Amino acid sequence: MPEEVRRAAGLLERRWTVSILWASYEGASRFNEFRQSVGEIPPTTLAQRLVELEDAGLLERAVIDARPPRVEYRLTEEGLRLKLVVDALSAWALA
Amino acid sequence: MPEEVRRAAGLLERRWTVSILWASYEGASRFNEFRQSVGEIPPTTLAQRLVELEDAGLLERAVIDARPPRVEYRLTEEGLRLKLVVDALSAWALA
DNA sequence: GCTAGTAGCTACGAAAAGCGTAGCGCCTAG
DNA sequence: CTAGGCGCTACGCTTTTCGTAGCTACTAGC
Repeated sequence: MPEEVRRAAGLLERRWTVSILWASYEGASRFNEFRQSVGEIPPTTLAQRLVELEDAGLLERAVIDARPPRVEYRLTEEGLRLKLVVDALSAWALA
Repeated sequence: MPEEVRRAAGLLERRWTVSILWASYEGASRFNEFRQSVGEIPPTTLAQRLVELEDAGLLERAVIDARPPRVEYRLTEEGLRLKLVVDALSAWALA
């Protein structure tokens, strides 16, 4: 198994990651939107995952200087491309 | 997110699962084949995952009455269909 | 001003998951 | 009868995840 694939798998192999991606594909972009959309995820874990996904280049954290200021996590190209995987999983699960 | 998808994600969201599936797509079917093919996985974890994948209906455990007797974990239909997901992940990782 | 409320987290201790090493029971080949 | 492979399990430790609490910064309403 190629190293890159192992790294990619390592991302998914942590609890809630798939749900967080799903939420973002559904339009979630703010911390509390994720919380609500994902369900029972503890905020500690959500915070951790968001950092990981950002580090992996799937999400971008942006502090928006409005009032009140807010934080948005936006999908990158790469993050969007990963939707194919989530879709494949979803198709499998529903078949 | 539909309940079925959450359950499917729950399977992947455990360490080594993707690698184990990968190994089985490559032809691994015996305990020590998986160990070797996957790499540094501890036997405790491998044993656990194999039970989980069997419970989930992706693998079938068969004790083969030969001499010496051996144990094989064979992909089911469902397990094979999941290859599409692993392939999608792999394509993503390599792009 | 002065609460009350929302957003986006972090702190803390406990539970669960994963790990590393050792070794057992069963078998066969030499 | 010893040596070695197979398919695990036992044990104790580390890392991850969890649940609850609460903090800081800001604003809307009185």
